[in-house]
Amino acid sequence: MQPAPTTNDRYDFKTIEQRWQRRWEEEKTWKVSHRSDQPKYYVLEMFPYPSGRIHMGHVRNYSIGDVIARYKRMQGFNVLHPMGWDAFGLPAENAAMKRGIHPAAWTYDNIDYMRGQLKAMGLSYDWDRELATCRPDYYRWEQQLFLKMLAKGLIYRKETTVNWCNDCQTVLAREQVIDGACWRCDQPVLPKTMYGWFFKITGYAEELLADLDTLTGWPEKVVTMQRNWIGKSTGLACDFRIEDSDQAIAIFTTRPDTIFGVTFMSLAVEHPLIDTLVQGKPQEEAVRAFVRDTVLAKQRASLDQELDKRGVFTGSYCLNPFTGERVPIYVANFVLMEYGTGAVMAVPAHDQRDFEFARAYGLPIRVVVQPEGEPLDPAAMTEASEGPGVLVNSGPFTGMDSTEAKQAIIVEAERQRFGSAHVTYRLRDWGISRQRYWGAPIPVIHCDHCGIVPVPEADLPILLPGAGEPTGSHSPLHQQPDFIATTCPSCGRPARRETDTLDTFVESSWYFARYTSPGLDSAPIDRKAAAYWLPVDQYIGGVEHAILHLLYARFFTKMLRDLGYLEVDEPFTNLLTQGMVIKDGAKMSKSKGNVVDPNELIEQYGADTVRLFSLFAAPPERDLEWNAQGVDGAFRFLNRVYRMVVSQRACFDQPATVDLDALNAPSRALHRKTHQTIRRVTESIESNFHFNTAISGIMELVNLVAAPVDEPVDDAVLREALETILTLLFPMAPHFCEELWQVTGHERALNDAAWPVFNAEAAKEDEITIVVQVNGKVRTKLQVAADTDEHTLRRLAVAEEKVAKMLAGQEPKKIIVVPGKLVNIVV
RNA sequence: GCGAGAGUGGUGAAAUUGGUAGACGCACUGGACUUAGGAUCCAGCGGGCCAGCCCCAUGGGGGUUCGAGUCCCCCCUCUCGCACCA
Repeated sequence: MQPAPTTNDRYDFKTIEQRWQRRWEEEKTWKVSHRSDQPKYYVLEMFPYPSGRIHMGHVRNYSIGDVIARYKRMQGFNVLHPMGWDAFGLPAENAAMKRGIHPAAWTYDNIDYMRGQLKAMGLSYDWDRELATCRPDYYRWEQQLFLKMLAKGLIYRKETTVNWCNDCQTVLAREQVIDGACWRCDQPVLPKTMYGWFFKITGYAEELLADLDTLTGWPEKVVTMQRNWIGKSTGLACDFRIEDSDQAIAIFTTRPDTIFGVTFMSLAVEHPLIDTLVQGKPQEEAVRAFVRDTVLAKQRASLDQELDKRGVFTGSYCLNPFTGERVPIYVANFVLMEYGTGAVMAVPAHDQRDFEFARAYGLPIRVVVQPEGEPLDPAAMTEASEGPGVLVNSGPFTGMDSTEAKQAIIVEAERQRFGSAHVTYRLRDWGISRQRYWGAPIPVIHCDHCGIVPVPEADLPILLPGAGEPTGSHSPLHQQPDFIATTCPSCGRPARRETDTLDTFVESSWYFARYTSPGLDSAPIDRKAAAYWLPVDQYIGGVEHAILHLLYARFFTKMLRDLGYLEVDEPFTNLLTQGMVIKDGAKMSKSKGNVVDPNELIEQYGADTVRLFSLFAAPPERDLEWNAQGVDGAFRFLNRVYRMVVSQRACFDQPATVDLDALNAPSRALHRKTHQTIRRVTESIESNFHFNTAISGIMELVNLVAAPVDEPVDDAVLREALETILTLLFPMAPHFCEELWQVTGHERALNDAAWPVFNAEAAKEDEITIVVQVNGKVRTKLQVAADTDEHTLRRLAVAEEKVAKMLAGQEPKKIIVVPGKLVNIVV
């Protein structure tokens, strides 16, 4: 038994939290199996990168997930709630270089520390399913999946131009090039042509796009972002034959209706035909110089900066397939090689970029789509006319509506066999090669005789060399001769291992499936377990992963389905993108110096207070402004409940059977409020996880219990109210509630209790307030029985003194009665 | 430029989806109990004439309605994402 606290006492969170955490750990309270008759529920928070210590963003993310997990358990679900570590990546290598330790040592130390922090928060994970992507028992299965995908043609190797830092000897991601220089050593970044491995995500572009419509449990924002990222365009692919040559320039356009308005052709500086086109022409030197300068300028320019439209004539012409007209070919700095074909048919009258270019170089502007209203005069135009209209100067299509003409012109191009309907995506294949050490080695071998040979599955895993010993080398693999040297599995001759490692996004693309089969050592995924658990019912994480991670995970799910591992089309049924944690108006970050350390908070207030505050301060999808005094408030609330329960625990000697007929007024009011609170809290969680309003509902009930009363409240009613408070609050403040549950004499743990069900009859008000409005403005209020009929309400309202005064003897024009709510009298 | 979202007290936010605007909390003010209060309890707390359920008030302006924070139109501001995508 606890000593009765004096008013100065704070509840002893430290002892309480440690006691329950120890018990949960010993009893493996949240261990689950897919062999269950209960309905399943899979709740998952995006796993963390083991950077060193958890931050407030983690605290918020995992608090939200934990409340959902605990709530769903109490609702009778078999809940899968796992945790792991997204453990490969560059920070480990940087830290290793700086401190002279191995990336593996740094990573595992961080994992151990952070695991302790998560346990101190009392999060209800099935720790037996913990995984770390840098461990061979994870990445060996990723290597196996790689081989299966390679065999199925889902992975290929090609040569591309990458950003290369010579000092760091590695490829840089686009985000790591700052003003044309390496983010780490500030040396200029060079374009380098090299081979790399790619996932054929474009092969799934259409399905990835179409299935977005099924993701009704995702924020619209994220769906839209993915849709834009995939960027589907439909139009005409068409060839413009080069004059005096048997070659042609392939173009793609979404505006075939403007093809009669083409007055020049623009090529990207990287276009492969440029060499042929300028060879021996007087313009050759000028074009080559322009290409050189533009390539450099593009690199130097920051990514969000639009360059002035510039270009140069190649001296060559191509022919418009519809008119046979000669079209001068230019090389232009604004044409992207990565999109479409790298060649653009230029229609300056109806495309703003072409318009600017034409004006700069004195090229003709020909109107072929006349919008409604004033006829367009090319000489007077100040910008391109990009809207719809009626075709003019367009041969047989003249007079046609531009929308219809799009289709008609495609049909004609197909008939004459120089073009066809075509779909283009903005999405590009996913480059997964990294020239770094701390990642999963790509399991292939290069043989001079056999070419690229997959590593036989029996030889997996291809271990990361040196990761086992603390002093092992962590140079990039291409600098490790012992790793490279091998023999060809096919012909047995000396061969070289692939030295690229996989992009870390590959690991996070399937971890949610691996959680269903922890420790399985015969396959990456147990099909039965995956079929039971997947899809993830509720996924929770930051919106910063809206595109990359969430798109890759969707892509992987579809590949794994096609390989026979999974039975689902989509990995995450519902997605909650939680807002950032803000302090002093900015995201918490070391560089801004506004970080709040969760450890210190837990030390000072306990985990339950920290959880409660982060759930109470804002709804989960919104940014949360950190407020130290708000934390105090949450702590104060828990202390208040603690004192309340302990001081009134005598009521727990009574059974909680409420005899409605015997209740006095305050008892009836509390009984009613109790059931109203159950309803409100349940609905708040159920509809949109708005824990902030759920908690305020509980606070109201607590306030009512504490409110002074004329007559003593019935013990059974009091007990019901206190038990309800503890049960509803349990998912948010689990140690606290579990402790008080035990203190008040319960034998079974609150963790095993069922979520309370509200009694509609008990929640019903028997007397309600009716608002009386005159012309829509509140003038007075009526206290009436809840079941007062409309006629009576009308009579009572008109009889009110105040209303009578405003009526001044006139008949009301109209009286609107909303039963249970208000009466509005229109004068 | 395109797309998405958001503007409510001093402050974080509520508002059963068209029905009492500001629940709940923080801050603040006054009081009680105290050697003390940064503990606890009680009371107050959008603005105004503070006289009252009187008037004004949900970024601004119109509209629909008996009634609008909520629905429609126009405008302003902020945040996020994409961005020369042919």
